[in-house]
Amino acid sequence: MLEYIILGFLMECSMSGYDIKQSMSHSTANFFDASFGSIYPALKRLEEKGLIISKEAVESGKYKKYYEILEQGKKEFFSWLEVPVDFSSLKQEYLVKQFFYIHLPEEKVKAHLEHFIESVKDHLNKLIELEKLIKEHADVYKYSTLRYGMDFMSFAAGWYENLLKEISNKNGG
Amino acid sequence: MLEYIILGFLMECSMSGYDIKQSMSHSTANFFDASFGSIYPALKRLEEKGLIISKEAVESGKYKKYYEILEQGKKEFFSWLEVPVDFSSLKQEYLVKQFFYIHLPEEKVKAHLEHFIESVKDHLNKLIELEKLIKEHADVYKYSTLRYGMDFMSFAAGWYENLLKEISNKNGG
DNA sequence: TAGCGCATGTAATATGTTACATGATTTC
DNA sequence: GAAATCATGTAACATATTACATGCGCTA
Repeated sequence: MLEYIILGFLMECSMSGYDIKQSMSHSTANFFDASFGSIYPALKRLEEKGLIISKEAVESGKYKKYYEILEQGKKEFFSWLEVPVDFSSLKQEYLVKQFFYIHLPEEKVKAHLEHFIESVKDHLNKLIELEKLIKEHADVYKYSTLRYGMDFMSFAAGWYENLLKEISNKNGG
Repeated sequence: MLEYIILGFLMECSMSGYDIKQSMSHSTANFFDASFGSIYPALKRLEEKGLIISKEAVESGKYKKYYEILEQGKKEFFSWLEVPVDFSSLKQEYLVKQFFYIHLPEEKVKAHLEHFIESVKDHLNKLIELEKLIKEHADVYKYSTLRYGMDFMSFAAGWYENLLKEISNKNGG
């Protein structure tokens, strides 16, 4: 996922590895963060694949290596962004894509969000099924983690339904 | 974290690697899951460290390898469980520990939850600070991921405050 | 007898972090 | 001139997944 996030950042402007790390700290750190030890090798790989290109520069005495996204890189980025995501509490890829939705036409964003909401509801239904099975033999705390899961799914479904409404109202009626 | 979860499962009864995987699917899969490819090597490591011991058996023709937790394993488990966790949206260790809180005295659980709620509120405050910085130059979608973060933190704080109340009322007044 | 579910395990691969190494400039 | 910040990069390590290999018993 890191490589796509880097491509996403470079979609907006050319940046150095250091800049990307800074940007992450001020924007995606809440749901996705990476260390220099993964960012620099990722940039190297992306350049080897011909998705980005580097330009070395010296700015106020400091050596900096700026990366620019190439056409092939943009293509790669879109083919990733375009695919709707399912809910997953482990990898929060849905938030990562949401972060870059400005690059997707509004109709596609709406379709993505609708798909995602359905996926959250599916997840909720699975937890409801699970509850029936374990309700009796789970202790208070084990049961509480399940309740948390269900309450969180309800929260998320509601939150994204609201986001969908906001987007629709913005241009619609 | 996987090794502690395995110890946690073995705290309740002796199990095989296959059983552990099954149990996870029916309980922790919502916030933590592992594959056979990580469970079996983890069991091997735990036995090498002297934290668990295996017993081979043949049940209805099927070869099974049961693992039992040793005193040293219980010690390790408690020294992990005992440490209060901070909020992290990436690794949901808080839910993993919550799952095993039955092994902790109620007073410690309450202290843990209070610590956790504070940590969630700290996180929320950081996001509020961040909002001031980026509010103007972030697009709708980028801004929405931040709002999601804030709304989620509020939800989580409320949810855990409620859990704390429930626990207090159960035995208290 | 073919296929599926049970059951264990390894090897290749992916992905990331932490610590280290280097060296410049800015700030106190 | 010491310390912090800027800036890049590598090596060792941690942790996990996926795919594969093996073999038993049950069922159609």
